[in-house]
Amino acid sequence: MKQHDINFPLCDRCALDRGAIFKHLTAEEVEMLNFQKEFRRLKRGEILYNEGNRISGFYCIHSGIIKVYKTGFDGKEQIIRFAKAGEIIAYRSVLSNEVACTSAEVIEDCEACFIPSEILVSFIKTNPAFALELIKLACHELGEANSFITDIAQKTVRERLAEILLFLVNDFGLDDQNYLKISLTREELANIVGTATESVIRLLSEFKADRLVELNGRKIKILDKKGLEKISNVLSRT
Amino acid sequence: MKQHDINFPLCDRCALDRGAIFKHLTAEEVEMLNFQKEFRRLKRGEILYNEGNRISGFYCIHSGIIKVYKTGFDGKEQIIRFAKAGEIIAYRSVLSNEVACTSAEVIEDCEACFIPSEILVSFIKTNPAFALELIKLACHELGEANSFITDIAQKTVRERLAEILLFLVNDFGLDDQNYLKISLTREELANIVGTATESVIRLLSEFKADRLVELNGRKIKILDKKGLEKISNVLSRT
DNA sequence: CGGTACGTTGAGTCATATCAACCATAGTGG
DNA sequence: CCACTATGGTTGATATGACTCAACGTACCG
Repeated sequence: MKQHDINFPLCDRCALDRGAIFKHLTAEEVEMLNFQKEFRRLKRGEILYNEGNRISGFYCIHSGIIKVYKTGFDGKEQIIRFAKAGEIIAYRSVLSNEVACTSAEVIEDCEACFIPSEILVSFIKTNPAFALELIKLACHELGEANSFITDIAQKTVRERLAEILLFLVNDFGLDDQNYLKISLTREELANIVGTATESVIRLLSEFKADRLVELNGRKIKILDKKGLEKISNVLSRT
Repeated sequence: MKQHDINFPLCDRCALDRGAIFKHLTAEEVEMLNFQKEFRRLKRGEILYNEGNRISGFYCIHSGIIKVYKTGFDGKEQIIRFAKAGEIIAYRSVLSNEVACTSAEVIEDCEACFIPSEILVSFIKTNPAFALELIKLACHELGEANSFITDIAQKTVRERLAEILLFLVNDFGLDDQNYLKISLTREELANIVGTATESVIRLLSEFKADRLVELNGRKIKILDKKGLEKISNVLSRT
């Protein structure tokens, strides 16, 4: 319906550029995707869906960043993952046929395509290569979740913070001045690491004192990746 | 090759009895499974596979219990999940085409069938309903992992222990005297909860003092499920 | 009967959470 | 234009949950 909008992204370009899960779709299927999807622009702070929602489709991110999180008992959020260009969110609920177990919020202005669930399911049924790709995706994420569980259960907050910084470097990269490209509030950092905001602040200052990072408001400059790696592992047991 | 063994379980019975992921296979496919699988009996303590292994197939559990765990830096194990009759393990690595991110050890004598990866992949390619079922499985587990992450990150050890006890009740059930059917060492309990063995011991005694459980060596009798539920949630913040 | 694995308890320590106060910034509305 | 408010960041003081270390008990096993 929205496919005659101002320059909205075409799925075939997306699929080719990004090597995403859609890479195994036939030209015909991509065309179908193009036709049925709905393109959306979303601003920081907008909610894509909320925990408990029954979801009628999933999102493929074209640009921007989404945070996917769960809300714990006392309302504290736990960030589960981020999604950026080329990634899809909400597919879990769609495929497991359960209500959403997370919420998703835009943290960097975002362009995304909403794709109705039926398409996903129909592709799985007609295109085994695509199905396999989806399974791989889910299984890969499952592996990452397992690692995360082990880390949170066993590592100290200090170790985890260092690890998360490295993860963010890896996932979002650094600009030409070695600043982390993704910008998060201290609270958000705390909600990934699974700790209190104050603890993140204190540890970041320590990292700064140790010349591992430099801090300019929300921007974090990575000075010593090796040092952070050392902290994030066992080796840190000073 | 082993299909002429002493009464090894036939897949068609398994699939029907348990309503497991194989329920959508055709009779022909089940026959193929029967023919290609390898039946194994395993004793407590035996290892099915180790973290880092490249795996050539997965296991379908016919009886007994397996613990699936990751080993953290200092060698401490983190139990990720259990697998019991009707469940499959190691499918994650097979499907994501990555090395095993966990190890698996028998904790209750076990009968299991080893099924070569190619079969799994070929079924996915030829049987979309099966593929969908697998995706559902992975996505469901992913949802559980997300909850677990949030719990470990936000709840106290006390809350988590209560929660795990309830989880075990739910997953393995109670005998006629309200004893948990699964029997774990204190260390194993600690390795699920993500804490030290001593902490589990202390908290269990507290639970006992509070008349929530009764302890007879490794056997745990559940006296007050409601009470445990209360502790495991927010509400516990006395 | 010594050995090994598991369970228990106590004491001391430390990392991290909590609580509280304060500052900086930016947006809002009158 | 300025007071007002909200949001995020920072720091300090204090409390405490949970870990570590160590000793000891118990039970089963060869």
